[in-house]
Amino acid sequence: MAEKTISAVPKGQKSQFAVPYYEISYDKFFQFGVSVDCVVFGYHENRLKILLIKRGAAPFMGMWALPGDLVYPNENIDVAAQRILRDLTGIDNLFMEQTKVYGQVDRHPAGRVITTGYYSLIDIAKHDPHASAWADGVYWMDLDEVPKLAFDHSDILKDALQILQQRVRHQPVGFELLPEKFALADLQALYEAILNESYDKANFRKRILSMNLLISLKENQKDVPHRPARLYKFDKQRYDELIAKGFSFEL
Amino acid sequence: MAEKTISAVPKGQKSQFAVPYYEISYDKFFQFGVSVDCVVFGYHENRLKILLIKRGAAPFMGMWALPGDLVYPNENIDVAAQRILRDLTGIDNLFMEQTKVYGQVDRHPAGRVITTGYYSLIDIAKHDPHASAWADGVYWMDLDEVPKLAFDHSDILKDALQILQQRVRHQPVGFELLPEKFALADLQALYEAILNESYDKANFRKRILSMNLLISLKENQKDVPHRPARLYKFDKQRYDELIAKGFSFEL
DNA sequence: TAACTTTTGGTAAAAATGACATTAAGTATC
DNA sequence: GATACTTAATGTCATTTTTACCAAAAGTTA
Repeated sequence: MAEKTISAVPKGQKSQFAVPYYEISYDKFFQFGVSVDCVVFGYHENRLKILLIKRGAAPFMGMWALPGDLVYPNENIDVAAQRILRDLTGIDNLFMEQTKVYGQVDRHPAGRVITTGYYSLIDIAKHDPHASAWADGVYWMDLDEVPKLAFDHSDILKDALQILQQRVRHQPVGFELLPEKFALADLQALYEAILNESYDKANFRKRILSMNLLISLKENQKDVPHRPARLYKFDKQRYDELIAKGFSFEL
Repeated sequence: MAEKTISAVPKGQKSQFAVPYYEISYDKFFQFGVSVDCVVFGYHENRLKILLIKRGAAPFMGMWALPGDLVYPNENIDVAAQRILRDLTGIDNLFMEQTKVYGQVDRHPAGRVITTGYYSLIDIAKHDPHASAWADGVYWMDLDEVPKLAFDHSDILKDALQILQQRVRHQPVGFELLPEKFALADLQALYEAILNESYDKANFRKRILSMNLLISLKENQKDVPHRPARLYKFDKQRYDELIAKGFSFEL
């Protein structure tokens, strides 16, 4: 396989990369808008929730939508995602991960806007979106009550949920949705809510504990009308150690 | 949680979405370039390969890079990915899947370019990139001989490989890399190349066959200096049926 | 025909899973 | 303070799945 030419596009067509970069025609190709849409999952009382805003301006005025915004020309997109979530919840450095890119030509009526979905998990009790600058017009909605959303946000949500369900099986991301101290039954209820399946209590307990990822606290549940359960917290340090040794989390 | 306002950005900052869309300031936000970079995996003689081009123009002239191109303003990005791969291999409708978006401000010296990685799997014997318009300057390179690539392409490749390794465990994508008819040992060698692990031959065989996803042909290997193995082909239809019933492929 | 190589089918021990029973430890009621 | 009640926590056992390994079978080569 000998080298012949270095054209990066079919013959006869002009390449954007094959010309010196200062000759690139900005006007033709550099007219995209880029945005980020956040799928923020929360969990409260055995129910999986999602953070939505209600649109007050065209397009899609009055419809529910995912919180999102255009990315600034000098802003990294990961940073933009963090910014949006910070404005929404008042909290920095939240766990966020890309889901997919949505690049249909006609997905935004205002022009060509490429958007990237990000999903995030937060403990509702800990982070009240009302306390932030975005407070107004922001709601936690039960996942199975979500109506058709603006733009292609219904697709973005659907994909994000699927990715969450996959991740939660293979990475201990679920712990982000719980308070720092939790009972095993809480953890189980969380998994059941996300995956909607149900597990045998004793077996679930054994499986989780056998991974040695939880630290048993010397503290019990309070204010329950029955025997209180032991509280645990997630051992992040230990998890990182195990990962380094080739361990892989599974369900 | 009562509705109060509908502002989508922090107070005092102007929202892009909260104003009528015809007022959006195109000049400020709509100046991104969008591109697609393809990570095309191939497989030949027990080695995992990747399709690279050699850049012949600035920036990064002379360096190896992933095949990619800017997306046209009126082109869906999935379509752009297919276009690039078609120009490269002469083949339409190849299996392609997004990996991640790369949105660092300074990732492209020519301006703000957001790129999306796509990965793809092809049977090298079947699709010779030399037969296409891109023929020149396109090479299959052994995965462990890949040098540092132009732009952030080394990162894109690294991420794509990781995603491939994950997918191959949970979806029968690996078959895309093999000829239509193959022996079980070939399949095993492919998995071992992708995941770099090794499996017990007899057990691998049992596991794969127990899924009932392979059709045993009445045909054997040819031109091998020992007992020829039975050839199989992948039963796509059966796979779709099983998936519909909730089956999930695993390793 | 014999030696050789790889395929193919099989077996048995070990480990993981799943269903279910039992005991323990707290709260609530009288 | 005794008893009932509820859920936590532990334990057992049959079943299935995984893993390691052996041996026969079927072709090729000499």
